[in-house]
Amino acid sequence: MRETDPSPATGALTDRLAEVFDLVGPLYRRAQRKVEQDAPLEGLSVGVRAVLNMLREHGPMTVPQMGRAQALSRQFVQRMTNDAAGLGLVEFMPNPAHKRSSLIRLTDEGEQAIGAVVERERRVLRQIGGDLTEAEIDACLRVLSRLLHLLDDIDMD
Amino acid sequence: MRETDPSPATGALTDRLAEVFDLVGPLYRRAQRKVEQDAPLEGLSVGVRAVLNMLREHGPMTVPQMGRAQALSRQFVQRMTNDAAGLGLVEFMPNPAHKRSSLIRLTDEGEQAIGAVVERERRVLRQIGGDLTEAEIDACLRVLSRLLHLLDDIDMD
DNA sequence: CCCGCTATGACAACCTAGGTGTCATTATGG
DNA sequence: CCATAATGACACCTAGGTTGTCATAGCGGG
Repeated sequence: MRETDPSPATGALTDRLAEVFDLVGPLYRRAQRKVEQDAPLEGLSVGVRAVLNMLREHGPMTVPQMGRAQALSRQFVQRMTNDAAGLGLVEFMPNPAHKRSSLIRLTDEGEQAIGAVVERERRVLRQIGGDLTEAEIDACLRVLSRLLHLLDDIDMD
Repeated sequence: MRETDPSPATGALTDRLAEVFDLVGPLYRRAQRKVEQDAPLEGLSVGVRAVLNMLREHGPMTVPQMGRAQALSRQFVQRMTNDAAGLGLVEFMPNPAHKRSSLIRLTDEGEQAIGAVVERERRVLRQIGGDLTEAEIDACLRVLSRLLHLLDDIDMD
């Protein structure tokens, strides 16, 4: 029944992984609320913030690329991008690779806006950073991206 | 400018923590979608699933307790609880501590329903458990609950 | 013992994140 | 050169989740 079970401890591991998911929910909600608390000062919705943040750390991207990167629908990202453009935070630049799908780039205002938001968030994060080791955070990142890719693959059943 | 900086490496750590949050978003969304895919078979909404899951691993609780535990509003949890009661998955039992606020307990059907859901999810999780060590998952849990508590405290500004 | 405070439950209104479905357009590659 | 796939735009919808309000009932202090 468990022919793919690589180790006897797998059951326990599975339990811990479930715990991880139990934490992700509340964490996501509180983080979102925190972002909402902060970002409105700049007039940014959570979605717009996400777009700006992606552009900030990845450089110019197309809308479909961003959707795939964040597991969001193309249309949703499009809307957020348009909102951001309406606010003058991003601009469209011609894409050498695809003539139809332009690259989205942060404007100077956008850079400044997302920079301010991220800086405020970093200031909050800094309060706890001290207690955690880099190794722990590293492990955490590995586990989370593992889970993420897993959920990517099992789209079909 | 950084007078509260405990260590020179804090900046790097903060960056990694930010990465954690960047993963939490997509992860939460995909997990939710996966749950939606599975749970509808049992007729459970995400909220009801959350309530059942809490009762499953924590035992009987009151509605306000559950709200606090999951960082959800009292009223929302109440609705989900009532839904669950309507489905016969939970029942109300008198609370010795508070006459007004009854304890919510899983019924046999509820136990079975959430058990089935959790089992299906475990089966999915088991696919990746092998690659991750217990120490990594442990570290991940520590980091996440750390972050969670941080966000708890900074409710006020 | 009573009175005010607070916690609870119920209900309603609302918000917004995010998805889906569709259509027109335009590349782009075979 | 044409078929197919990818993009953008728009409309509509779902549902997760909050907030606000009200009535009620415990409870704790005077």
